[in-house]
Amino acid sequence: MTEQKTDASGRPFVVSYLLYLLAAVSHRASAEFHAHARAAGLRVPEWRVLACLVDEDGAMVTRLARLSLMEQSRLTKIVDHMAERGFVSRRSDPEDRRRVRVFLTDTGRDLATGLIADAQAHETQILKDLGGEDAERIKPILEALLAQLDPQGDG
Amino acid sequence: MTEQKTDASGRPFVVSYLLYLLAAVSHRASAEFHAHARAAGLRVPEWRVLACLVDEDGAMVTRLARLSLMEQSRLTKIVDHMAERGFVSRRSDPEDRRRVRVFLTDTGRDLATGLIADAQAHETQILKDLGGEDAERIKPILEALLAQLDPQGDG
DNA sequence: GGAATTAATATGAATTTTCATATAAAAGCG
DNA sequence: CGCTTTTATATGAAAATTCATATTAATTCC
Repeated sequence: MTEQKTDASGRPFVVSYLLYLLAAVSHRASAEFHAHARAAGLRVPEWRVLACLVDEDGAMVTRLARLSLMEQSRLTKIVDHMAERGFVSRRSDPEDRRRVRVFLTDTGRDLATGLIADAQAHETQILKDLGGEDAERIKPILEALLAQLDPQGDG
Repeated sequence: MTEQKTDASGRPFVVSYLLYLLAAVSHRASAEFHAHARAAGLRVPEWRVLACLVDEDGAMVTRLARLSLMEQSRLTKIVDHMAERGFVSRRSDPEDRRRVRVFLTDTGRDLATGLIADAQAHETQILKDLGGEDAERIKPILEALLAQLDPQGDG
């Protein structure tokens, strides 16, 4: 019998708190895939950056950080490591020489392509298990919520 | 005009990938509240632990780590800090002396109570902005998904 | 009932992340 | 134009996190 009370109202809080549910679902669902990414030789943050680059190859550092949901200085260091490993390359933007654009190498793109196929299969399985209406609605709902939370739009 | 292509299919991947949407929504929505938690003198992971303790005061370390979505050794260190600050206290479980149970102090509970009220108001606003049917369905869908991802159940 | 096994927590070194800021380039403006 | 402000990225020290393992207690099973 696990205890479960709260705020003197006697109802649990966290397990039905929207932000907790989002974090928990994200955490657990991603964990399933992260084992796979690691097995492919990528650290989790690197997988994230790689996946973002597939959508926006040549993105500048600031943009890539935003899309990857991480801080700029962290992204810079992750890109350092990915460049050392040969998955990406950096090129200064001739239009604006403050900017550094990050590109997938052929190796990086190949790696990404394989993992994305696996990711899509994994997603399909999750949605199948979820079933029916919920499976149809979850992504549109999340997209609507993201648009609302992220006015400039990340996508 | 932001580029947006992928896997030779020409469609974007990441911005419509379920696990990305979950991470992105979680990240952005939580960021809004985290500023608030910090202003109240808590680090983000501490707020998470505090919120979990409100549901399960006296949880053992392993359980609290799982509920808080973090690794045990990390939780131990966060609890160290929270104990130093007087928000929680540890007590060894007499039933099983390997176990350490973590309890809110009065100070910790008061802090939690205030923040939870704010969190609930924040959630209400998010759902209101989301509107209508989506707002009604998102939590049940996330709960179903969590139950599916987390067989033993975290709640 | 002791030896081996399993479980719960803590600890320390190595790694990663954050925070503040340096550096450098572009934009604004008087 | 020069000067100030803003934007983009990198960097380094400090802080947080991870990973492997030590420690201690309970459980299992001869």
